Amino acid sequence: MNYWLLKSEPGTYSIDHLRQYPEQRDHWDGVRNYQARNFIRDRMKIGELCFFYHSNCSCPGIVGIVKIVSTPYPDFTAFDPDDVHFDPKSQPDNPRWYMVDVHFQRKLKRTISLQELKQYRELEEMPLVKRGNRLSVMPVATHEWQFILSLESA
DNA sequence: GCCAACGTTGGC
DNA sequence: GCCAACGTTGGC
Repeated sequence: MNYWLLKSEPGTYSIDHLRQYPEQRDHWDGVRNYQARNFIRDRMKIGELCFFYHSNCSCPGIVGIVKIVSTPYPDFTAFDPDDVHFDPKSQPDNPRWYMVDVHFQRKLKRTISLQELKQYRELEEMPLVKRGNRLSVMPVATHEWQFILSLESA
């Protein structure tokens, strides 16, 4: 059982956007990085939990939890010339990019900011807190997951 | 809005 | 296969 962290820019797609979808469920499209793609395509499983992280905003940090509710499948937005995530190199018979469906679980009682996450030695191995990190999908170790949840009520 | 850090592209 | 140029990410 893996845990994950998913980044999204709240100006484009926040956790409240997901929450407003029918059944509070949506596909996680637009990942266009190979390392992130490999995590999705090769390792994500139905039922696994992910932190929802807001990036590139006034207070970057973890804001909630979502659950993976589909197996990985080709990201169809790559096939659509009118989509911002269109990639002509991805073809339906040989897809380059993958996604999963996620289901809103809950928001955290408070945003656990990047600034705070950087303070703890328990989390210093997370790619998220390392300098220059740009990975938008990353695994979270079980002890990191539990530690971060323990901060929620602190 | 700035800009450092990073991943990708493509000429050679 | 190298690496400079380029575009993007994302904190600040």
